[in-house]
Order: sequence, then C-alpha cells, then structure tokens
Amino acid sequence: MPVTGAKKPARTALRRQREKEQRHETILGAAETLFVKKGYHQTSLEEIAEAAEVSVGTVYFYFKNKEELLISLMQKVGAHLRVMLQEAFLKKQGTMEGIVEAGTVFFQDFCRSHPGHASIFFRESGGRSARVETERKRLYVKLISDLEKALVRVRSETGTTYLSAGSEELMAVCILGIYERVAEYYLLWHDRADDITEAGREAVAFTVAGIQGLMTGR
Amino acid sequence: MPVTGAKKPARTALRRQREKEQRHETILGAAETLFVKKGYHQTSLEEIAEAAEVSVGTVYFYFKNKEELLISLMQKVGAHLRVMLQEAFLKKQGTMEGIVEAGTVFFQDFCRSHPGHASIFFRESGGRSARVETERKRLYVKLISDLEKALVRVRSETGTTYLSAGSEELMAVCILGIYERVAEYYLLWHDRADDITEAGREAVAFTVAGIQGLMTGR
Amino acid sequence: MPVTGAKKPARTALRRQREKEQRHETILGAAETLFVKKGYHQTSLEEIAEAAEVSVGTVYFYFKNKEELLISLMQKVGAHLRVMLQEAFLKKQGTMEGIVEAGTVFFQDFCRSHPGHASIFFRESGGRSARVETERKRLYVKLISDLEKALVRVRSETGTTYLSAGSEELMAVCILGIYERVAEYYLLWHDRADDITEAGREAVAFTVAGIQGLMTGR
Amino acid sequence: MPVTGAKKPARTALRRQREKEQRHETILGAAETLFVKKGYHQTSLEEIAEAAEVSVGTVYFYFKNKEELLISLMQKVGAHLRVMLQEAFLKKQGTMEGIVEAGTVFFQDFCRSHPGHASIFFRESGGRSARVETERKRLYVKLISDLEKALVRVRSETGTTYLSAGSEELMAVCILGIYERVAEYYLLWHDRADDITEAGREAVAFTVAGIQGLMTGR
DNA sequence: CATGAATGAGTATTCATTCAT
DNA sequence: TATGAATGAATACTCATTCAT
Repeated sequence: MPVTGAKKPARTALRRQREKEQRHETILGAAETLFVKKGYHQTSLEEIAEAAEVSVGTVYFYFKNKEELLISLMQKVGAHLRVMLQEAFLKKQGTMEGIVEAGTVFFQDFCRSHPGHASIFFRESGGRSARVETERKRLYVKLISDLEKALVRVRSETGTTYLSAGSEELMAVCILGIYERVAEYYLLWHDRADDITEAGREAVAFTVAGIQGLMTGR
Repeated sequence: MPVTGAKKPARTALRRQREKEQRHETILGAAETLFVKKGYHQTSLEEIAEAAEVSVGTVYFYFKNKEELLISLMQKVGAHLRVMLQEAFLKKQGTMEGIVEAGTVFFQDFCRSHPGHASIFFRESGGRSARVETERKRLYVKLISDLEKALVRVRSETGTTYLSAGSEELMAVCILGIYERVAEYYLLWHDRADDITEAGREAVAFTVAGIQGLMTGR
Repeated sequence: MPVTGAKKPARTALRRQREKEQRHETILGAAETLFVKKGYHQTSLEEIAEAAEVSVGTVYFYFKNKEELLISLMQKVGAHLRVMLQEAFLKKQGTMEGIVEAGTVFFQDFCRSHPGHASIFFRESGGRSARVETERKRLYVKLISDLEKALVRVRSETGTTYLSAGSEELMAVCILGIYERVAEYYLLWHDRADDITEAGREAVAFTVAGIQGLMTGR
Repeated sequence: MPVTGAKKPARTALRRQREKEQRHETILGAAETLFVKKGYHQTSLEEIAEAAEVSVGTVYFYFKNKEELLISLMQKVGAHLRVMLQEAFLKKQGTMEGIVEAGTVFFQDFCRSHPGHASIFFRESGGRSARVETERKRLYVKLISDLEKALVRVRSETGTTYLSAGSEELMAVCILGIYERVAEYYLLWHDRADDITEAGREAVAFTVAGIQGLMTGR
C-alpha cells in the first residue's frame, strides 16, 4: 500500500481537529454576541448553546464552565489588542509616532471593527467573580506593561527623562484609562461611531501632549 | 387643641423620621460594605439584612429592590463626587488651577478616604442590568458635563480656543477615564494607597498638559 | 392591661414555633415515605416538596440540602431505636432477660410498627456519600456501644467472664448484624411480616445461646 | 483444507478471545477499585474508562450499562464467596466443623485478601436501583440457601432437630448477618484488619453456640 | 472493535420578592 | 413599621448513553 494509505487516517484526524476548533470558535462567538447584547449574568448557558446550535452538554465539553467562557473571550480580545498595539509600536520604533500610531490603531481599527470586543474587555469583564477579576487584572497589567515599555523606549531614544521613576507606569495607566472611557463613551453609549474617528484623533493628541508634559529636559 | 397635645406627636414624628433615616443609612452602609467586599451578584439580600441587623422585609420597606439599593449607592457616591469637584472648580474659578484642584481633590480626598466609593462607582456599577447601566451612564454623563463646563470656562476666561467644537467633551471624557483607571489601578488592584498621592500628582500634570495640547491660539 | 395582654404575643410566637415544628415533621415524613418507596437517589427534591405540600424553597428553608434530609431521618430513627433498646435493658437490669427483651422489642415493636424506619436505617443509609456514611457509622457505633455496655453489665452481674477482652464488642456487632439482616430478609424482602414474630423469637434465642457460648466460668 | 490453513485464523481468534476477556477483566477491575474507593454513584463512567485505559465507548461494548457493571461485579464476588463456602462445607461434610470451617474461611481468606469484594457485596450493592436490588436479593438468597442446606445436613447427620420448621432458614439469615456486619465493622470501618482474625474466631464460636442453642433433642 | 464527540434530560440549589401576622 | 417564613422561577452543571467515523 502506498504512502497515501498511511496518510488517510492522518487526514481524518486533521479534519476532526479542524472541526473541533471550529466548534470552539462558534461557541465562543455565540457567547460573545450574547454577552455584549444582554450582559454576562443575563445570558444563560441554554441561550448560548442554542445560539451556537449545539447542546448544553457540548458547551461544557469545550468549556469547563460559564466563567471559563468569559475568561476565554477576555483572553482572546486581550491578545488581539496587544498584538495590534505591538505592531503599531514596532512600525515607528521608539518614537512618539509609535504612540500616535497605537492610539490611532486602537480607535480606528479595534474599536470600529470590533465594538463587541471593546464591550467584552472594558465592560463585561468587570466585577463578575473573583476568578474573572483576577484574569481581568492580569490582562490589564500586561497591556499597561506593554505601554510602559513603549514609553521607556521613547524616553531612551529621545534622550529625555520623565518626572519620576514611576512616570512611565502612571502614563501607561492614564493612556489605557483614556482609551477605554473614550471607547465606551462614543461607541457603546452614544453610538457615535463616526465621531470616534475625530474623538480618537483628539484623544491621541491629548495623550501625546500629556506625555510631553511629564518630560523634563526637553 | 392644646399646644402640648400637638407637640407630642410632632416630636414623636420627628424622632421617627430621624430613626427612619438612620435605618436607611444603616442598610445602605451594609450594602456598600458587602458589594465592595464580595461584589453585587455575590451578595444576597439576606446577607445585607443581617449585616444591617434588620429583617429582609425591612430592607424591602426602605428600598424597592436589590437593584434600587445599588442605584441609591451609585447616586450617593456620584453626588458626593460632583459636589467635591464643583467645590474645587469654584475655588479657582475658570482657571486651569481649578482643574488641578479638582484632580487633587479626587485623588487625595475622594480616593483615599472612600476607597469603597470608588469601587462602587467605577467597578460595581458596570454591566449589572439595563436599569443600573442606564443610571450609571446618566451619572457619568453628568460628571463629564460638569468637567466640560469647567473646561469651557477655562477657555473663555483665558481667551483661547480648543481644536474643535467637540474638544471640551472629548477632554472631559479623557479626564474621567484617567481618574477611574488610576484609582482602580493604584487603589483597588495594587493597594498602593501611598503611591496614589504621587501618582495623582503626576496624573494631574498629565491632564493639564493634555488640555493645553488641545489649546490652539495660546 | 392585664397580664394576658402581655401573653398574647407569646402565644402567637408559641403557635408559630409549633407550626414550624410541624412543617419540619411533615417534610421529614414525606422524605421518609419516598426514600423507602423509591430510594434516596431516585427521589427528587421536587417530589418531596410536592408530597409535603410545600414549595421546594421551603424544604431548603428547613433543611440545608438533600443529604441533610437523609441524615436527619437517620438520626431520628437511630435515636428512636436506642431509646427503645435502652428501655428494654432497663426493665430487666443486668440480666440476660434484658437482652431478650431488647431483641423482642426490636422485632415486635420497631420492625413491625415502623418498617420504613428499618429501611431507612439499614438500607438507605448505606453508601450514599461521605457525609452520610460518616453519620451512619457514628450511629451504628453508638448502638453497638449500647449493646456492649448491656453485655458488660450482664457479665458483671452474673459473675461470669467472656472469652476475651474484645468479646463484648464482638458480640454487640454480631447482634446488630443479626437484627438488621433478619429485619431486611423477612420484612423488606419477603414481606413476611407475620413470620417475623416467630423468626424474631428464634433470632433472640440464637443470640442468647451465642452469648452464652462465649461465656467461660459459668 | 490443510491443517495450517485452519489453524492460523483459529489462533488469531483465540488470541482475540483472550484479549477480549482481558479487557473485560480490566474494566471490571477498574470499576471495582473506583466503586470501593468513591462509591457507585460518585463514580462516573468516564473515570472507569480512564482507569481501565479504554474509551467510554469500549466500556459500553463490554457492558450494557453502568448498572450492569455493578451487577457483574456483585455476581463475580457472590460466586466467589459461594465457591469458598461450599468448599469449606465439603471438607467436613455434614458436621458442625463444616460451619466452623466456612466461617473461618470467610473471615481469614475472603475478608483479608479481598476487602474490596466485601465492600462491593455488602455495602455498594445496597439500594442503588430496582434492578441492582433484585440481583442483590437473588445473590443473598442463594447464599442463605447454601447455608440453610448445610444446616439441614448437620441436623440430619447429627440426628437432632431444630426448634421449628423455619429454623434453618432463620439461622442462615443470622449467620450471614453476623458475617457482613463483623466484616464491615472491623474491616471497612475500623481498619482493624488484624483484629478480624480474633474477632472472626469468636464470631464463629458465637455462631456455633447460637446454632446449638436452637437444637432440641441433643 | 474502538473511539470520543455530542446529546439532552434530569436535578440540586439559589435567591429576589411577597405577604400574613 | 417590622418580621421572617414561604414561594417558585431560574439556572448552572452532570453524566449515562449513543453513534458516526
């Protein structure tokens, strides 16, 4: 029997693997839609199962429990956000331009194409349970740490110093605060998706000015 | 009717009124403590009643339902915050100093003496139910509007203009975002209550620089 | 106002107390009937609630959980059994007659008038969960200990000795084994409620002979 | 057809047959271990499959359902016990010695080398479901019937009579009761595996004395 | 024969809310 | 006003069983 004969089961296994991943994604997608629309606690597992067109048991086959579903979602969104921002930083390495690019990417790409993601990450993730809270904190801290590192590079590349040893951390925290509140305000509350372009631009300008304000020896 | 006859019940009525208000406060306080410690959904009405040393029925006599308890708390905290900020703005009318004063008051007074308040307003209020969400939005919008007005006064008093027509609103949103994330990061997550003094100072500097960055004709 | 005026609330409180205890008993009774008829695991809490003519929530108001319901039942039956046997021992203190009396009481009174009790104690209590098992063991050990003490008294009163230091314990264990198997065999399996009179009589004779067999220096 | 041609498939078939039986045993063994350790209801089929290193589906290929697994186990243990006791009776045919031998075998061999078996037969088999209960009863009745026959032979061989027509049956029931309670008490509860040697000896003495107590015309 | 993903009925438990006293 | 017993709808989660591959 030729080599292809041995491959056949491998192919089946691969296809199964793919199908399994698809299911995983389908369920996660259904959960995201419902969490965004109705809120985590107002969404029942039966609804999620129905939306994903699977049985309740299947949801539990793929996810340990409801909490895990939310955490998976948060992690997915968080990772996505980090990648986007990292890429922006890398484009204009170590310059204030990188910060501008990151902000622009956040408001133009992330918020506009994935309003649900913003909702999950900034709204639904807050105060659900101890485990969720821990994970939320972990993800926020990572993002803040990324921003911090970018700010450190800006400082060393431009040969300036900041006000204090903790300035980078503080600024990173401020920037994230701006991102999330602007996103929620214009996107989720006022549904002014168009305004967010302009607001985002100004928010970025605000951010840049804020950073420069903490720079000494310019 | 003799005077004494009229006065006696009046006194009783007054005392009753006072007692009633005390009860109201006691229950609200118990709810706040528990919401902050365990989270809104993880706190049962029975626990609240027990902590307030009243029966479940009594809680329902003073508050329509559990949601109302959270909303009352949010309103109380929101009002408190507004008053604090307004007073700060008034001290240094229409100048950037007012903005600085407000930020300082927020980080020094509000956050440090009422960490529970910050938790209720910024964390527990998010994504509980449609009604709570509506109220939360209303309170945030009010705060933003206050900040916006202060920024308008600063502009008119200093004779400058901002980048665009929506700049005041955008900046107000940014400032609130900075407030809440810095508060949660240093106060609620890292329990670095001492750092918040320094962090607050720098956050205010960041804010001021950000605002000035959006000012044109300086 | 006369003394009776003060008593009124007391009376109400008392009546409430009584009603509460009645409910407790009603629920316990419903659970017993169903556990005996269908088995513990095959009985749902909804069925118990329905049989007791209360809501599911009420069952949980009186009992922490389903397990607790079974444990309460076991304890009730165990206590009842102990009292019955103790009284029998006391009638004919320290003589073999007491042993005979106890056996007779067990087969004539306990088994015949409360076949459900025997079922709960000897059958339903076995291997349900760790907690139930612990409690079951505790109750069995108590019963065995009672029997042991009775045997010790018989020995000291009649001036004999048993084969070894552990003989009383061993005999107590044997006697309980005889009781439960005879009860289950004639009562629960063969529904030969009439035969149990005769069987019980002979089982007692067997028991007595067995005990005497382990007596030395007669 | 040449011999070799016929033999080859036969050999394969035989090996398969052997492997099949091994699987059967492996699964049964895994089930036994888990049932003893965690209890029937607390053990899931997935756990059994995992312990037996097969898939869930495979378990269902070898056993109709979970109930059947327990019943198979009970039957295996029951058969083992019967064989042991029968052999003991046969060694000393028709004499009280046979009864003594059987008891000794039970406590020394059965209990000590297979504590899990005792647990399955005396504890886990009780009150699981109607089918299990029926089978349990059937097995107990068989054992009792064996004991009864042995007692009948003793009676006819020694030329005595018992108290009544039902005495043999009653005594058989008593003996089984003694066996199981002593086994559970010393072996499963108190983990006094060493004491069971002595306790077993005395239990046998108790049994013999009990039987003789019901003999008339000695 | 073996696999393990999929099913979905079944159930214990919670808890906001009501209301007779 | 205050109580707390009673309610029952809502829901997360389990697990024996099946069946396409």
